[in-house]
Amino acid sequence: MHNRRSDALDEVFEHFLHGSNIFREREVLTHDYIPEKFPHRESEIRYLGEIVAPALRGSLHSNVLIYGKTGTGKTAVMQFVLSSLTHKAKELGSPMKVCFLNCRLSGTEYRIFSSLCNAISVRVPFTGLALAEVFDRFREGLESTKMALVVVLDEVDAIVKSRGDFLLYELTRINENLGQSKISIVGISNDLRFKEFLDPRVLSALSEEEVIFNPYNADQLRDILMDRARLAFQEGILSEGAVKLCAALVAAEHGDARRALDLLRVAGELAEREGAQSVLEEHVRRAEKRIEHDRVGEVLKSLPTHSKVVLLSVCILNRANVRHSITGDIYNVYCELCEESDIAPLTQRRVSGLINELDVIGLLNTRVVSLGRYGRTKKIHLGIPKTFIRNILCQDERFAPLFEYVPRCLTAYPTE
DNA sequence: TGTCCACTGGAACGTACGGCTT
DNA sequence: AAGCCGTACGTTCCAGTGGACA
Repeated sequence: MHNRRSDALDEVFEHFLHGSNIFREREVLTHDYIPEKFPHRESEIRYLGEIVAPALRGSLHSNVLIYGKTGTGKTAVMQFVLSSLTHKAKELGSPMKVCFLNCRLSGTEYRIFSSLCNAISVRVPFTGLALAEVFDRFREGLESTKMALVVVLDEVDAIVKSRGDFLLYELTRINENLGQSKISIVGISNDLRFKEFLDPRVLSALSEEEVIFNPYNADQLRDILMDRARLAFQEGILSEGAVKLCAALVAAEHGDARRALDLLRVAGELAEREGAQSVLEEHVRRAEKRIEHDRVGEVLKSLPTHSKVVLLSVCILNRANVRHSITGDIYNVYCELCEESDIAPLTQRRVSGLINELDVIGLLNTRVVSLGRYGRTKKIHLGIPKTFIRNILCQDERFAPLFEYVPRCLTAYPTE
C-alpha cells in the first residue's frame, strides 16, 4: 500500500520536475496577469489615456465612470493605463499619485478611506475612528502633499448598493475644500443600472466622462485567447478547435474573457495531468464541468452553519418527495435539526433572510406564491443536486448523521 | 365581496467584538 | 478605564399582500 502510493506520487513529482510539456508559462492565464496588448480595446485605452493625461501636469482630469460586465477588461485596461501614467509621471517628475482600490474587497467605507489614507502615507487605525474623522485626516493629509491624486474605485457599485453614496458624495465634493491638491475619480462598475442608486448631484459630478466596455464576441475572444495561448503554452500543443470551443462557450454566456482564460488554463491542466500530447476540445468540455463543480463546492464549504442547516432541511424535504418546500416547513425541519445537533435555532425571520441569501448565490431557487386561504409564502427547491450537497456537507461530522434524520413534522406532511 | 392565512420584507433596535481616543 | 466607533449578526415588530374560500 505504502509502496504503491509513493510510486504514484513519485511519478507525479518526476513529471513536475521534468517541466511541463504543455505549459510554457501558466501565469499568463491567471487573473492578475496584465498583458502588454489588449486586442479589441485599443480605442478604450486611447480614450482613457486622453482623459487622465492632465494628471501628468498635476492638474485635475475629468471624473470617469467605466461600465461593463465582468471579464470585459475594464480593470486590466485601467491598470494598464495607470501604470503607463505613473511611469510617465516619474519620468517627468509630475506631482501626482494613483490609488487603486477594489470597493468590494475593501468592504466598508471605513476601509476604503483608510486605504486612501495609506496611499498618501497618513496612518490611521484599522478601526475605532469615526468615519468623518478618517475622512478629515485624509483631506488634511492630501492637502499637505500638494499633488494630484487619481483615485480608482473598482467595483464601485458594490459599495454604493450596500452603503449608499456617502463615500462618493464626499469624494466628489472634496476639491471644493482643497487648495494645493486635487483629486480625480475613476469609478469602475459591473452593473449598468448602478446610476439609479446615485444622488443626481453625485452622478453628474462623477460621470463627466463615461466609457462603456461591451462584452467580447466569439471572434474577439478567440483573438485574446490566441494571444495569451502563444505565451502560455508550448508550441503546437493547443488545438485550434479547443480555442474555438472556449471562445464559443464563453461568448454564448456573457463574453467574459476571464472565464475564457480560466477554461483554457484548466483544460491545459487536465491535459497535463493525464500526460496528453495536446489540449483538445474534450479537455475544454471537461474543464467547464470542473470549474463549475469547484466553484459551487467552495461556496458550499464556506457557508455559515445556519445556512448549511437550512440547506440540509431542504434536502431532507426533497428526499421525502416534497419537490417545492415552503418556508414554514423548512423552518420546522430546521428547528428539529438544530435541536438534534444542539444548535440554538434562529428566528423564522432570520431563516427567511438566509433562504434569500441562498437564492441569490444560486444554491436554492425560490418563488413567492400565494396559496389563497393557506397564506402567502415562498416555494423553494434546490438549485444544485442533492448528492453534491451531501458529499460536501458530510465532510463536517456534525452534519453527516443529520442526512439520515427523519423529522417528526414530516410524518404529518401531505405528500404532493 | 370580504375575510383571513402564512407568510414577506422593511425598519428599528440589541448585543458582542476589536480597537481607537481621551 | 471609560467612552466611542464601525461592523457583523441577530431579534422584534408590524404593515402589506395574493388569492382560495365562505
